Amino acid sequence: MRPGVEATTAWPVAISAAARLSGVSAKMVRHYESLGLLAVVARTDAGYRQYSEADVRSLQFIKRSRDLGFSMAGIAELVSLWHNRRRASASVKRIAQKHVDDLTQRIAAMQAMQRTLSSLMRHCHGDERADCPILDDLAGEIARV
Amino acid sequence: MRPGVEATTAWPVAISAAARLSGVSAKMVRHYESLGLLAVVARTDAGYRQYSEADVRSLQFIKRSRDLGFSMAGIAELVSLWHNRRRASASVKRIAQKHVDDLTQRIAAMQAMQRTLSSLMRHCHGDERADCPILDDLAGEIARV
DNA sequence: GCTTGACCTTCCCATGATGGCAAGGTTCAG
DNA sequence: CTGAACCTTGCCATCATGGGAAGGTCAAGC
Repeated sequence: MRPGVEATTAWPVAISAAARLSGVSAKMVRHYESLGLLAVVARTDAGYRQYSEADVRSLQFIKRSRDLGFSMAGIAELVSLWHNRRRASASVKRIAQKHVDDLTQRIAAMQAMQRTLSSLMRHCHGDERADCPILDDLAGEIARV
Repeated sequence: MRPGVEATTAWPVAISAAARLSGVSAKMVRHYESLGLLAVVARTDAGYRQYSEADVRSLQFIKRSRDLGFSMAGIAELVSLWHNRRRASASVKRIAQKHVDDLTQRIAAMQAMQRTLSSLMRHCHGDERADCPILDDLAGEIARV
C-alpha cells in the first residue's frame, strides 16, 4: 500500500502534510500551482492552502512523472490527458515515446563521452609523472581517440 | 589537421575570430574569461579584446572539455593542471574518474526510467481508447512495474 | 491571556550553461 | 561621411529547485 493516503488522514491538510504525503517539497507544491499544473487550491480565511485528497493525488501524479524524467511541459500535457475522459491513449503514448527518444539520445551522448574518457584514462599512468594523454587530448595535441 | 589554427592566421584576432577558431560562441568566450577559466585577455585602446594563438588554444581546450561533459569546475581544475608543469598525471586521472563515475550514475538513472517507460508503453494500446496503463501507473492506481 | 515555537504567506535571489536583446562605441570600405 | 559590421557592457530568460527574509497565524503550555 502506498504510504500516506490512508483512511486515517484528516482532510483537508496543510501544505506541509501535502508535501509529506506526496514526496514533493512544499516549495515545489507552490511552484506547481503557479505553473497551473495543479488546480488552484482552497484557502482558509487566513490564506493558508488546504489540500484535498484529490489534490494530494495530483501531486503524487506529478511526483511520479518527475521521477520518470518528464519535463514540466510534458507533465502538463499528461495531467491534462489524465483529467480528460475522452483522451486517446495514443496521445499519452506519443508523449511517452517522445520522452523515451529523448532519453535514448541523451544516454547515447553520455556513453560516447564515457567511451572516449575511458580510452584516454587507460593510456594515463595516473602516477606522479606530469605526462598525461588526457591533457594531451584536451589540448588537441594528439590524434583523437 | 585541426581547422583554424593555421600559420596563415594573422594574430592577434578579435573575439568573433577567436570564437570561430575555437567553436565557442563569443558570448561564452566572455563568460569563460569572467569565470577566470581564461587568462584576462589583452585589449586594444578602444577596449576590444585581442586573442593570441595561445588564448585560442585555451578556448579549444575548454571546448573539448565541455564536449566531454566536464563541468566548469572540473574544467577549471583541468586548465590549472594543464598549465602546471609539476602536475601529477594522477590528479588529472582522478578528475576524469570522478566524471566517468558521475556519467555512469546518470546513465543508469536514465536507463531505469527508460526500462519503466518502455514496459508501460508495451501495455498501452496507443489507439483512440481512453484506457491507458501509463496514466494508471502515474496515478499510482496499479502495481508498479 | 500571553509567550513560544512551529507553521504559513509572498517575494527575491541563486544555481549552471547558454542565448537574446538593447543601447551605445569603433572600425573600415565605399 | 555614411552605413554595415563589429565590439562593449548589462540585463533578462531558460529549467527545476532550494535558500532565506520579513511578516502573519495558530496551538500548546504556563
